[in-house]
Amino acid sequence: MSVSIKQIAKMCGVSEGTVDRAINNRPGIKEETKQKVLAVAKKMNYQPNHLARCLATGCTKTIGVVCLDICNSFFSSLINVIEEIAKENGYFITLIVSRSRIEKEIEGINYLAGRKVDGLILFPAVKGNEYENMLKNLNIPIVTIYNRISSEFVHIDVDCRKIMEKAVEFIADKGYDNIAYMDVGRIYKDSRNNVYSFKQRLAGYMDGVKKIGMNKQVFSGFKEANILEYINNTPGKKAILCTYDTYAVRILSMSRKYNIKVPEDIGLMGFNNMDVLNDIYPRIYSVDCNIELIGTTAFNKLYELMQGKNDVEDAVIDYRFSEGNSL
Amino acid sequence: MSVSIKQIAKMCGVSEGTVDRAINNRPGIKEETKQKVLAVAKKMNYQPNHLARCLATGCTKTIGVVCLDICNSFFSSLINVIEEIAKENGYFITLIVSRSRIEKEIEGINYLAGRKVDGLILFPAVKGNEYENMLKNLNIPIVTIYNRISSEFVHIDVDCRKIMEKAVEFIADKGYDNIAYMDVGRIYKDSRNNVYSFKQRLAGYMDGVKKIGMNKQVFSGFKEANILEYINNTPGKKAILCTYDTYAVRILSMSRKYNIKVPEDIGLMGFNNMDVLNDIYPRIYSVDCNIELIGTTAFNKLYELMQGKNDVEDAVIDYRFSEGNSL
DNA sequence: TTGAAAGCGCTACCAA
DNA sequence: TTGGTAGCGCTTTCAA
Repeated sequence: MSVSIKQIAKMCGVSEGTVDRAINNRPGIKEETKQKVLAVAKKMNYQPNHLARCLATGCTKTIGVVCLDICNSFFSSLINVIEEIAKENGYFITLIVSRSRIEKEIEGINYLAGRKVDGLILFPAVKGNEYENMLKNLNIPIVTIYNRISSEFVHIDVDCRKIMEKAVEFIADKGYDNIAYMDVGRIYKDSRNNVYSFKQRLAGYMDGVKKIGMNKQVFSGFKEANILEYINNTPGKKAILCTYDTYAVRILSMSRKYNIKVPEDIGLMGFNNMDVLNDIYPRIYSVDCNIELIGTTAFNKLYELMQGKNDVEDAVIDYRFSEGNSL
Repeated sequence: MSVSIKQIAKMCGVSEGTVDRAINNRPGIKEETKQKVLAVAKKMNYQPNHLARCLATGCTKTIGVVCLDICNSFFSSLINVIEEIAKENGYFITLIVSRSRIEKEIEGINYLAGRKVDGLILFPAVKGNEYENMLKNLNIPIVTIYNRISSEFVHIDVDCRKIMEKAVEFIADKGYDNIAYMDVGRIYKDSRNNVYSFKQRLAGYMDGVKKIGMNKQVFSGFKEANILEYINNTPGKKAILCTYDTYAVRILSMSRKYNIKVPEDIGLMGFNNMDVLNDIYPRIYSVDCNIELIGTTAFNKLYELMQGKNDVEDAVIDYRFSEGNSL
């Protein structure tokens, strides 16, 4: 199919080494020879075979990213950031989407390891000893984002627990007497599922209501009936803090259907500050997790690991509450 | 770092060929030998090096996908579909996100070609002879989605032009006297930008208004002042057909700010039927492009090309208007 | 049933 | 400044 260095060498009447010198502009070649080789290479439309190069050099200059879900704009934005900074540093990204499925994640990691990526950025959906051992046996630098695996792996994220605690206080400060929490449903069932991030957020909510001495109320997933009941039968000013924005958007949408006013009848706050919130009225309060910084930090930490540093530490990224008019 | 076939061979006191036979369970090996080799391989945590394998076999079993933007849920859903069906057929995906930037797309394509992907699914942001020649020189099967390049490349998509024409009729049938169109801005400037899809949609709108003898009015991008002016100064029932959903969502959001009622004061219709529309009230009418079918068809067509078929034809995917209450 | 060796395309080193 | 060659890890073919 495509021409190789060997063929170019033959056509030019020089050795493979010389062609290599010309093409990768390495030193030790006469300008004249170089130009001749380059001309032939161009004419023959020579395209280097990276597989062979990587095999020879032992480094691929690509990092693998295993993501939970790219339909979630929080993750997809993060991937954009990672891709950008990786590119600036001469690295390509190979993206695997696990869709939170255990087998897909493991299969994906093995795929990337087999392709000899130089490093791995993981959004883990899995946990457990077996999994950890597998990762360690890979002998590839790894950084995790979002869900933490264990202290054995460098982890980058905001402090979800602290944030949710603060969020409760933030809402209470606006005069709310009652703050419910909307958590995800089902996902906790399989003990191999890594639900670190959600658990932290829930724990933060618990910390918050305890701290200010408020009653706690937790919904598992979005169910209209439960929410209506809460809104109708809870005295005082009430709000729902959601474990992620999509729930808040849904509640807002539902409120229109039932002619419930936001924030008058129910206050809302989400988490992640998804792009779409900018396009929805009223603007839902949320938590801006500084995606830019999470992404660049993750890459930089991974870069350190790839350089052989071994005292790389976790990073906790700053957040801010994004303003809205849903509280 | 990791063990190779050669090392396993040495440890077992057999040849590399034998280890290969055991590991890839090829015929012509005694069960006993096989088990012995397998045991050692397992103990040593042997992981095959795919780069080497691909180099030797000349096929990577991975297809490259170059996407415009993964923050757009239309694209990210499509990628999920493609990934799924590829997986079912034993192929992996390597995803490159061009973010609609010409250089990034070209660089990404070259990267994938260098990694010897077996096929390419492109969402082109580029057009032109130079680009086409580059693609042809790659000698890799290519299928395009969304923006078409030319008849030289198998193309899969809905018929945007026809759809928009029908959309105009659809809206008019609901009693609207005036239908404006919101197109994208700027993007048309650089002549290398591939804006096939948007152009088709706009042309479809033009076809539609002409067909039913209605005045045309086109907005280039979202500008509050223009929209307000249109809403306030246009007699009769009026609507805005948007080239994609996000504009419709923004107009809806803006309408709340100015206390404009949807659909009473202004009707809205989008394109693509993004997931988030399900979470927004009122439900915005849109066009469901059957992402599932676009994705699987694209892969299947590519698969045919990879099998060496050369009379593979374009596919036009069916659509449907998704119901809402914004008209 | 097994071993030996060539070859995939490139890099890197040593010798000329 | 150049050529020659070993080697990266695997597959594949031929001979034993």
